[in-house]
Amino acid sequence: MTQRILITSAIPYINGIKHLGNLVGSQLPADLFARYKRARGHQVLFLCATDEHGTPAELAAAKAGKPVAEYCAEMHAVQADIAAGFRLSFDHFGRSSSDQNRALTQHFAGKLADNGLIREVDEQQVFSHADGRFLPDRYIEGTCPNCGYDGARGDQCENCTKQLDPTDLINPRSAVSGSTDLEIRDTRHLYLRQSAMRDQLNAWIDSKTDWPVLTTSIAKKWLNDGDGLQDRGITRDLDWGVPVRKGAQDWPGMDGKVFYVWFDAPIEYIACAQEWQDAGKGSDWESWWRTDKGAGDVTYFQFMGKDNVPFHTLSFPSTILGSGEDWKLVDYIKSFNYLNYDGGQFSTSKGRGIFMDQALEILPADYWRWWLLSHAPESSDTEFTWDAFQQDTNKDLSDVLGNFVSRVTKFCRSKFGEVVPEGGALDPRAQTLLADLQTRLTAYEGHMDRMEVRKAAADLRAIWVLGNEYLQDAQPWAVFKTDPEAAAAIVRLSLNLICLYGHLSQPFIPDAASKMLAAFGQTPGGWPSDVEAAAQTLVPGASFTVPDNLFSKIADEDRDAWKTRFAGTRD
RNA sequence: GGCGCUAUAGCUCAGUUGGUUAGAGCAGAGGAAUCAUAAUCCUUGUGUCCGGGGUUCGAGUCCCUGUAGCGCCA
Repeated sequence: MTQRILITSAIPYINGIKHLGNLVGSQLPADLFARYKRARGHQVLFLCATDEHGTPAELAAAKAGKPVAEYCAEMHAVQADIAAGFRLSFDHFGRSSSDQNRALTQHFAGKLADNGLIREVDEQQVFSHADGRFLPDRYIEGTCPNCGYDGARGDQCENCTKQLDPTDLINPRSAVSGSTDLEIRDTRHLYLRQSAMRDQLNAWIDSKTDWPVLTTSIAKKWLNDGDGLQDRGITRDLDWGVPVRKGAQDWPGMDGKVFYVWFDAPIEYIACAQEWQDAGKGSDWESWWRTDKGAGDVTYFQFMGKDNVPFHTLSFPSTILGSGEDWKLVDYIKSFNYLNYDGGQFSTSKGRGIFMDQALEILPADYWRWWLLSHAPESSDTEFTWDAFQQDTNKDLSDVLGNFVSRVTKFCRSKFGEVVPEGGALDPRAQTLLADLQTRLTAYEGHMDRMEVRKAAADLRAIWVLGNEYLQDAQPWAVFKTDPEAAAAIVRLSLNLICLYGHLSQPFIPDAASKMLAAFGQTPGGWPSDVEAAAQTLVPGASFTVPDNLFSKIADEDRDAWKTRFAGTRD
């Protein structure tokens, strides 16, 4: 039965290129799932976008000497290119700065206000005359009153880890300009009354008994710890963002303010569907998002790193539930732990680790996709090391899969030509193989359906191994000397396996899968649920092309060079 | 300081609602084969399941406690 499946990946922030830890925690597994579900014949809408608003974007733009809108447009194009390079199959890659998101964010704010879930709060913020703007806490620096450290930030001293208020700092200065010409000003902000949503959220989370512990435990913690879920400010004194409006109307007292990035970013998940339609890629976007307009049969999956769980289990649902409208809530949240890099953390700010553009410079996407997914940090943090990466990809991709394709096609060429050989019949050994494949395939499908990424990868690898075992056992090279017809049947089955593998491997390694299938004039798309039928699809006598080796091995010299190159920080 | 997660073979990890001799991949050792990217296949594990208590006929699996790593919050 065809399902309608909505998939979103956590949206990456605009100010730079993401590292492999970000990739494996959201976009990559989301893509794996989307590809699998499409191949199974389901109707999938897979959305992602760049998260573009907020102070870090403004500062990054200023550093680059560009207007922020221009900077974001450029960086969006860069991230879109890299995503394409990794073969991330978004149906649309949107932008949180889109017109659609602006209107929708304002709409939600209006509804929340109508329902009494917004309150106005007068507070004090630091204003910098030299910068001409209010400064977020962490952009104010000064001397820590506690330990005397000179580089303490307004939110915390990173030397003694004490939590601070900007007003605690001695000799405070702007981290942007260094100016000490600061002033504390009164300013009014909007708060979302999440505390009023607590019971509703609790009941909703409690109903999600199939969610991973990582997801629910984080949510319950925020809901019930201490005084329970706190109200959160949803506006800021900035220029770059969605202007504060109550639906289509002005919001008195909120002139010159914008919504805070965490409020408008998740709404982009919805707006992105609108962008998808407006870009001419589809129609009836509301049928994916409005349960009163056809989305009742949609199942919605979100993928994200564990740091994003609070926003997706509490903040965004508060917005949706609080609106009182029939928007789709998420059905399943798949969250991931962190990928560490060679004994420490990947770090965007410190430039530590491997970034997405660099990864593609040194190796094709399939290598990264395979290794990252087969080591996805599902149950705990995982460590990337160059030795493991080299060893695992060489073994799995080159030796097990690549060499299988190579040995079969080249043996066939030398004995029968580049033609699917005719004659002969399947022997009992082949029947055993097909039964084993069917068993493994069922396991593979089960793990993919449940988004058990590592286990699915292990199943797929085991399916590849079965081909080598069969060949080793059947020995067509020996059989050929006495019974060429029997050898032909063995080879024909093996060639069919290559196509079977192509279809099954496509979610993990789309490029190699395409090459495997292209050698036989096929394209990815189907799903060979019935192994026995799939093993006989090639027409005897049809010609094929021996493909180039699918994967070349990573040499020790390359590994060592990369180890050195990526040891320090990014230039 | 509070809470949570993790701790299983040299390495990376599985171990479902407690139930027979604790498993897989890699690495290591031995062997087979030679179609293939010196690629494959087979055989091979004397593991205080982090320590210490406890519940039970029976615990890697539940409870208490201690230690270590990580994270969130304060």
